[in-house]
Order: sequence, then structure tokens, then C-alpha cells
Amino acid sequence: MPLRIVFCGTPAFAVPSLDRLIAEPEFEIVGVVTQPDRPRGRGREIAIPAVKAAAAKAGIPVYQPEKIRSDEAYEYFQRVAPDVVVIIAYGQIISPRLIAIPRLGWINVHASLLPKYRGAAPINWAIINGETSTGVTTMQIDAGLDTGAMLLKYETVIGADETAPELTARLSEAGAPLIVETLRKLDRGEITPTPQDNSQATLAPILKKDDGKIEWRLSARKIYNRIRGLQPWPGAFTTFRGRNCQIWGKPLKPVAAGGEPGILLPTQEDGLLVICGGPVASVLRVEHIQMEGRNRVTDFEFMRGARIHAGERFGA
RNA sequence: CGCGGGGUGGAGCAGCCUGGUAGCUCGUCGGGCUCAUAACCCGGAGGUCGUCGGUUCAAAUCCGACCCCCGCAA
Repeated sequence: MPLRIVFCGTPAFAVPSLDRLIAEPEFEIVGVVTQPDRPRGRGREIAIPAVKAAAAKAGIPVYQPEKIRSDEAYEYFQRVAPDVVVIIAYGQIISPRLIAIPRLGWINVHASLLPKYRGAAPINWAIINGETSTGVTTMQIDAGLDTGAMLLKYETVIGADETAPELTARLSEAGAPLIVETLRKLDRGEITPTPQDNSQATLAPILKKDDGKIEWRLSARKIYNRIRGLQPWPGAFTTFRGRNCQIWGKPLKPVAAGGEPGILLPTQEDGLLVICGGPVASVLRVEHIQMEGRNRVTDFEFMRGARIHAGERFGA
């Protein structure tokens, strides 16, 4: 008898795990639950969740409740009667009565080494905080926010220049074999859940637009961590001549340059530099910039069109 | 019908409101200067001004439709 699984998930991060579970004969995906199709992005066009597309491709029935805590959704889970529910980046809180339904519980794949970075944006905050390693943890869902007992972990080094989308893709792939192994061992009773040490817990709250606003008083290194960690949204942005602009760049080693953080230093050899703060003054090399309404361009191209005057600055 | 900005020689921009010789920086080609240079000087080539239609004696510029790109918002 294959293990009967209901899979809950929404964005692309969950797809590798779903695909892997579908491919394993010892598991049977009896249903996929995902968020409703909703208007998204420019033009407010209705977007189909990545998980829905993947489920449809495999011919698995999809259920898209507006609220998973509704009576209707409760009845759905009772009727389908899974042995276990796998939930990855679904996007809604699960109520205790739902958690109680499957005999093996609800198993979550979380993109951090718990109890660090509980919450919606663990990958982004790990990079923003300059962590050098992170990972994926499988855990049992309980009533709290990513507080359940841990099952298996995968650890990996964060590349010095790795961006959030890159790390997301890697951890997404890493989650697939981990969830398979977790379910397999859980079914055989080969795993002892390990409670999280709450005293070590940290939070990774969902990103806000404002998190991307560049504070030029920070060190170039910290700003760089934000540039890497806040992709693809909200990105790291500032203002130039009263208009918003997205910034990509990296710290430049030592450059003797004083001045207020945010001041621009156009150079012919090293491109567009910006004075940053920190314990000692630091400098960020702007590699690419995108003014609102314009395409993303290199700093050299930007300087040609913008004609930067002495003393001009970002974020003024 | 969510809000807004933009598509101008190879690149980045100005010009549009207040229609009438298409400008600037860079690149490119030729020449000059220099020990030398991505520096400097002189000269040249290169543009259906996103597409279609309308108004006008005249449209990059005003009006309409469409295509593509981007920011906000999610």
C-alpha cells in the first residue's frame, strides 16, 4: 500500500518536491491543495500557482480553497483521508483540527536550519544577515509558526556572491530528496522528532517593500548583502533626482574617499561609486542601475545619459 | 477594465507641453598631437524619431488604436 499524501504548496519552491513525490511509486499523491488563482503583477492578470500547473501536468486533482481553515476544507481533508500531508510554502496557517487528521501529521519543508529563521522569508534574511551557511529542515507542523519538532536537515554553504533566487533554487532542489527520505523513515518509524530549542530561535518575517530601501549609512558590505538577499523583490532601491531606482553592485575594496554616505563618485576606471558608511567609510561600486520607467543599464551607460554633477547623491 | 513612466543613428539620454533645419555624451571610421594612452584636437559615416491611421500647408512634437519594455501595487 503506497502512502496516501495530500500535497499543499503554492510557488515554484514547492515544485521539485512535488515532482519527486509523484515520481516515487511508494507514494500516492491523492490531492494537491494550493492557493486560488489570483490577479497578480502588472495588469492584474490572473496567475496560476506553479504547484497547480505541476499537479495538472501530472493529472492530479487540485483543490484551491479560499480559506483552508473553513469547514469546507476540513471536510475535504476528512474525505480524502491522507496518511500524511506535505506542506511546502503553501501560504496559509493550518488549524489544529486539520493537523489532527492524517495519522503521520503534517510535514513541512522549511528553507533554513531551524530553529533559526522561522517565518516566511528565511532565505532572504539569511543572506541579508550575512550568514555563511543555511539549509533545509523537515519538521512536523504544530500550532505555532515553524515551531514543530524537526525530522531531517540538509546544510549548505551560502556563496559569497549568491543571490536569493539562486539560493532558493538550490534549496528547492535540495528539499526534494529530503522530503522523500523524511516520509520514508517516518513511515517506518525510523525518525525520532527533535524538539526545537526555542531559546535559539530567530524570526525571518515576510519582506516588506521598505526593507529594500538602501541606508547608505550602512557599510557597503551590508548593503551588498541586501542587494543579494532582496532579489527579485523588493530589490535594493534608492532615489536619484527625485525618482526611484533599483541598484545592483558590490563593495569595492579600499578606496580613499570621504564624504556623506550616498554621495556619487563617477569614475572612468572603476565606474560609478557611492560612498557608504560603516565603522569606517566604505564604497559601493554600482554595476547596474534601473531608473523607474527605464531599462536596467550598466553604470557606465547610466553615467553617459545622466551627466552626474559634483556632489549629487542617492537617497537625497 | 488597478495606478503610472517609457520606446529618438550601435549604447545611454535631450527635444514633445509652446508643430516648421533631429541635439548631447559615448562608441565607430579617417586624420592630427603625444614617449604613450580608454587622454586631447579636427573631420566623417550612421536615424522609416515602436507600428498603423487621423488632424495640418507642415507631425519626433497634437489625436486615436495597437505592439513591446519598465516602476508602483500585489
